[in-house]
Amino acid sequence: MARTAGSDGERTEAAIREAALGLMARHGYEAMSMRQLAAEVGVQAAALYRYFPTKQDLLFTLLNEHMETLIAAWDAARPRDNPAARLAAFVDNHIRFHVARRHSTHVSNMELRSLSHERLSHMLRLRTRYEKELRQILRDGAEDGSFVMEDVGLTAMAIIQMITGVIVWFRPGERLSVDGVTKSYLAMTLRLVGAAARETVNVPEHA
Amino acid sequence: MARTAGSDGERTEAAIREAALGLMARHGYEAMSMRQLAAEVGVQAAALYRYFPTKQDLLFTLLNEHMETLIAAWDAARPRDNPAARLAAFVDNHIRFHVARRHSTHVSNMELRSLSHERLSHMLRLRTRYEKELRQILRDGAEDGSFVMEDVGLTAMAIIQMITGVIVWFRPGERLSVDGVTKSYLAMTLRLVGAAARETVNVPEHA
DNA sequence: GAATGAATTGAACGTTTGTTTTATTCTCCT
DNA sequence: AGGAGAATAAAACAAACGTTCAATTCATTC
Repeated sequence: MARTAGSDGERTEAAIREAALGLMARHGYEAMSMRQLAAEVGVQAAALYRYFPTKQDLLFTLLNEHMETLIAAWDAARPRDNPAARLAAFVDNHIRFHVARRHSTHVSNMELRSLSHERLSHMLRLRTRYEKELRQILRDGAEDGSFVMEDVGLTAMAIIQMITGVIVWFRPGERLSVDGVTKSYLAMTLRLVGAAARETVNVPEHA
Repeated sequence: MARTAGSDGERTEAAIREAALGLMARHGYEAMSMRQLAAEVGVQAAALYRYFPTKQDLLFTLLNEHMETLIAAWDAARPRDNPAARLAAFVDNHIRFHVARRHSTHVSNMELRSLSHERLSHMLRLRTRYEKELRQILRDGAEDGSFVMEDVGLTAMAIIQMITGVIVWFRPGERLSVDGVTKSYLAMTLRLVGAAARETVNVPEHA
């Protein structure tokens, strides 16, 4: 046998991507075999190579797409406003984006090491570009006095680790809603940089 | 050939553990082959099976030891004090422990999924027991009014993600020292739960 | 110095791996 | 209706995998 009835390239490729994300998120890139992936898609292993020349190309495609989409989402959401509002927008965008893409987030956080050197550098460049956005917000806030912090780079890493970590434990539809979690993380982030305390505690001083 | 000159069981086992942690931290458990590990130790692959019956047993031994040691370290360091002091001790212990054990921390954070169901449950039980310590501190602080937070469980996860994330980017001996990083994270944690703000901002009110 | 047990080698086992090749069938366009 | 190209199957490849086994050498004790 060969081509099956109703087969379609676009649909197959989309199915491969989604199945790959699921399997990699669950078992890891190395633990996922091409045959296993093919079986999940409902296709023979050889068929995968019509869409992705190698297993690592498949991984790279998924990782790259995740990061490009994240940056694009932030570009679209980025407000021109004071540091506190921009920080709030950053946290909100970050959490909602990642919660909506648990699988690719998981893969992006765990499987970078399986890339070749060049591709790893490429991904790290994207990541750095994204992190720079947060650092700039923090720097602006530190300069105009709306934030309190010890070190901009360190604070940026702490915040990113904290808000990315949401997807490790959060399961939508359980005790907490996405909105509730986002709201709480936002409040924690603002307190973390000494912004919420200002508003909550100091406001009475102006009264 | 067979037994080599100067060979010693204890020394070999220790070398296997250390090499395995390094390789797993760098390339991942699945990507590390027993032959690669053996080569790193300077021994034939078959020799590994004198010390660990299977590859997964080796992984479990390392993960379990890491977690048991972490809990023991906290048991030894845990103070009887007010919530803020206990939280400070928790953060301090956590960061120093993990920075001193980058490799096993990395492996513990990434390779749980390669364990069998029973062993995974065992590790999760240990982790839960450890996390409960933090939750109790937070709960006490929330009750006596020294902390401000939206949700104890959520805050506990956020803090743990944040302070564990140190090892992702921190390299001792570069720009920042362990002491400096620990101090900064401590300050951020206290602000995060609204404890530092109290001291810094409200103290003047009592004057 | 012979005997005993601990430590290790070297070779082999059967699977599974990522990938390639070739042939076959479907779909679509004219 | 028929030809072209897209989509897949089936089988095969060498390499690498985790693991086992028997043989062999070192260290130690008597």
